[in-house]
Amino acid sequence: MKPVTLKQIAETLGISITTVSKALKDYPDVSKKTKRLVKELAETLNYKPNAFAVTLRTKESKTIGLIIPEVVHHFFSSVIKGIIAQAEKKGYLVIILQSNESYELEKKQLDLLLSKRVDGVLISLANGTGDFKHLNDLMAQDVPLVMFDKIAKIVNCSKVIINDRKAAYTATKHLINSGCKRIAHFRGPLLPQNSIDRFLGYKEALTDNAHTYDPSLVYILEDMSFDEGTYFAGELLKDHNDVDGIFINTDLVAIGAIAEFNKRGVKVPEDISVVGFSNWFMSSVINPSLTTIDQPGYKMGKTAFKLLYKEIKTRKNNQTLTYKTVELKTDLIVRESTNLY
Amino acid sequence: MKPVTLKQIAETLGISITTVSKALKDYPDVSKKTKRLVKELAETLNYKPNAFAVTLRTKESKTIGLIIPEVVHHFFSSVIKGIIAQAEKKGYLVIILQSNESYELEKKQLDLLLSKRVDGVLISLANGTGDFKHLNDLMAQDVPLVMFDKIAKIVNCSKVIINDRKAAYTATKHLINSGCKRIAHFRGPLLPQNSIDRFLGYKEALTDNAHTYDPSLVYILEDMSFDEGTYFAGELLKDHNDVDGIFINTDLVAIGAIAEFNKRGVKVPEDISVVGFSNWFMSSVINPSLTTIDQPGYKMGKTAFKLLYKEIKTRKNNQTLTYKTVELKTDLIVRESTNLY
DNA sequence: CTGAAAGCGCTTACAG
DNA sequence: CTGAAAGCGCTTACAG
Repeated sequence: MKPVTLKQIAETLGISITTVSKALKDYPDVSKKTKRLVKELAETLNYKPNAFAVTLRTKESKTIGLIIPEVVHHFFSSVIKGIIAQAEKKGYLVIILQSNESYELEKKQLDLLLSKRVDGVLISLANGTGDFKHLNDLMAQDVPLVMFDKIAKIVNCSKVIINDRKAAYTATKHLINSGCKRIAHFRGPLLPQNSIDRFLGYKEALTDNAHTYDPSLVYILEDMSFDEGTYFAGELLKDHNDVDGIFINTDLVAIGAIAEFNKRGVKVPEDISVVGFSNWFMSSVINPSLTTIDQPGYKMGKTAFKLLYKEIKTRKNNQTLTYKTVELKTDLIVRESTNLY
Repeated sequence: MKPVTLKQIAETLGISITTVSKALKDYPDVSKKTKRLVKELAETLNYKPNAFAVTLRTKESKTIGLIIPEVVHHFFSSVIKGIIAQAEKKGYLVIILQSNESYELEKKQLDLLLSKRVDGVLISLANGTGDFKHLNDLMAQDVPLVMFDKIAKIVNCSKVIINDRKAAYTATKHLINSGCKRIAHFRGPLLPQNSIDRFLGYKEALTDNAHTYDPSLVYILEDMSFDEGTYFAGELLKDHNDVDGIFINTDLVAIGAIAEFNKRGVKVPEDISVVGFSNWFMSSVINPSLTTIDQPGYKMGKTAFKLLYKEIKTRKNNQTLTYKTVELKTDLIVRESTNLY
């Protein structure tokens, strides 16, 4: 059974396609009777306008694209949920692509979205992304773009972020306040802005508080996995057995590190205090539970869509556009993996 | 800057739109020289075919819809990842909708996808779904449909499932083999097939192995959350302090229950053994780690898309279609929350 | 090897 | 109040 078209309704009723179209959209210049007839038949036949034909005419696809590094990830899946929820409210559909932290894939996917003529794009950058031509190209094509979480400062568009530097500062300061004397840091890869900022916050907290910054206490991780957490926890114990505190770039890694400490009989927080980042649900149920920075994923998703929506509307009305950067609040969640004196 | 069209390329080159279109698609009846010219210009102008115009002509949107109860969920996000990965391989894009376990939303979203003329739909049913007219309507419109995980037996379409009953049987049997004498069950809501099947597997394992089935040991949960896990663990201790084993419908709830047992000084597995279901990553890192049934989410996603893809192709070629049900293997993962004698 | 023409299913400015 | 016509950007059967 083929989908019903306006033409079929028009022929059945013996009126023109134009009138059917107008009746369905409640144009004021169609008689009540005709409207009723048309609507009834449309209902019976279960008529759904062909979105592609509509888009071709109106240039609005009512669809946005979302590119995200990884779907199976507490923080990102929360963001997705926020985006979908908000988009649906406004009648928008969301196409999701996963870049797997690869710059090449990210570029290809942006092209795909472009050819799908999405009304806008939401993106959180891959770790591998160090060049931003693909993003600037998109904007040159007049496609609204909003970046969130993993952003590029240099790209001129709207953004939703947290203050990674400040949050990392707070996390590290908390370790200092807990009495830690030698504080290590597991940082993320070199490219992403957020791993840079978290590192800077860590460093700043140390020097602001009469701690010496020791580069050998900073470990650079690649894929931020549980396994990297266990591995580098081992390395840390081998290299620096005087370390009594550690700030870790993301919860999953911190959970790996704690598992390794537990296994080796290194007590958390007595021997070493641990602070993570992101507040994955998991972090509240492990043993000891993890002190961390809460990062509002769901809210970030909602906010990102709202910004995008506003841009879409602004462009449609030919109003002048100003890019906005929204900074969301983070919270330090103190749990068992650190203890204040 | 507006997107480039075939017309612009044709005019610039002084040739017809037809020839441009054919050149771009490597039709054999276009001269090499023309092809080169066209392709070069298309490249320079960053030409992307307008997917909506293409779809309107070819009736293929190269997009599928996915309706899933909850995105922030280890198992479902793994499924999503599998679907997206496989779809991308075949040049398909995925629109994701979240039903939030609501029948009403699910119905509305199916309509949305229908009007978007997706080439097919992948769905895992909401807990609230007890009526299947919306699914049958979809199929009557000749839109390929594949259900996965949370399916309706009565709907005649392709499916990807696990054998919930058998897996639950295995889980319960494992408790029996571990020496448990009184085994409780936290089950899911009444409607979903998988919570029914897991319950039946539990029951069958008991009666097959000289255990009496006691309905008062079965607790019916609503939203399968961590909090429900802690709550019902408390209820269980209050109602039946002789219970020494429990099979829980899903890991998240089991983790809640274990947290509550830990808090009250009830030892797992010494006082009570716990088996979960799904093998969330979290289950391997909590204390004690959770014995559970591994459910292959990523693979389920891939398989579901493959089935859908095959159906799309089959219909396109007007071949006869046979629905298939693929059953994926599950594994019992034995960890610390149970111990064999 | 090239191109004119029809048509996919809509929307909307315009005429009557 | 109704409808003929143009056009969105493609694809493809057909003619030359």
